[in-house]
Amino acid sequence: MSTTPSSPVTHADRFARAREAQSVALLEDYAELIGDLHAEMGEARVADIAARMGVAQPTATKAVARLKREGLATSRPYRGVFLTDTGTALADRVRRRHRTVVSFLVAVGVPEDVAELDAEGIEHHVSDQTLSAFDRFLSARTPED
Amino acid sequence: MSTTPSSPVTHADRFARAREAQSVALLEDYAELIGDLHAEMGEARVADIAARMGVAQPTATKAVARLKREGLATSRPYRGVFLTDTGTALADRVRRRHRTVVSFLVAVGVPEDVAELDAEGIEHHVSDQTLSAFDRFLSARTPED
DNA sequence: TTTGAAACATAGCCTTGGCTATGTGACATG
DNA sequence: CATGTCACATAGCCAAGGCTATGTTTCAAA
Repeated sequence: MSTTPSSPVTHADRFARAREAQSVALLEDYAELIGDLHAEMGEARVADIAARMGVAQPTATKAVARLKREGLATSRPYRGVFLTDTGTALADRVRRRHRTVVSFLVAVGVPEDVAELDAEGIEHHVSDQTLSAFDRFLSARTPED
Repeated sequence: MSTTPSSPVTHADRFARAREAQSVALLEDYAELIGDLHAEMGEARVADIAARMGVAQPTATKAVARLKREGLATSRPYRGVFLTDTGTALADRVRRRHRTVVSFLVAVGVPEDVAELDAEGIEHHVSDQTLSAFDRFLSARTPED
């Protein structure tokens, strides 16, 4: 055990936080993907979402339903899926975070393909404070760019 | 195994891997905790497991059942829970990885309490290769220990 | 030795995120 | 303008990981 006596954060708190992070992880991934698809092809169809996520089409439909419920997306049947302003903001934030995490991992010596793989899971658990530390590390190592 | 030279790892592959990592994450956490409890108090009772994980007692019971199913633990009703050799090996590996991740985060400037929080989620997505990179980074920065 | 509280098991329910199978809407094309 | 195909929706199933409520065991103390 490494818990300091003054620490108000218990073991259980940490697990609760990790559970919480996990519950929004998928929303984040789907939101980011929809943003990507719009950027790449001008629209996000359920079939494309499913293909990119590597899931069956009804799974993607269900995810879109949840995005709509959470106010992150809208969609009309047989038209595409669209991010709301909130959804777009989320997608942008997630995309930036993803890039930072990958760059950071590469910067500390992780092979690029592995960095890309690991980042997919890691990014959802990186707090703002940790992300800032990553950014600081990167700009310290590469002042230009 | 991906053999295609042009596109070895697809977007979907990454999600699949993250999903897989997530599915074993809880097993890892419970195994590590049971190991900790044995080290600290000589036994691991379901009630203690539940308290530490911040879940209700039946949830812990169910998790123990899954650990048993996976060959990671054994238990006799109203006695304690015991890790098998496989379970012990897993717990040790997870504990080492957790410590490395926390130390690494601290080393790159993340406040210790935040590092502890984030590591709980991050560690399950850190591959062996990334862990090696973290270790290398740490020993390069702190030759003594 | 009885008994009551604490520890554990069991039953039953919920949500999430997968899946398959199948129904239905949209649209190009013959 | 009929129709086949593709995109999407819907229904229904599963496992995991949560929960509450309610039996059972165990064990110590009266």
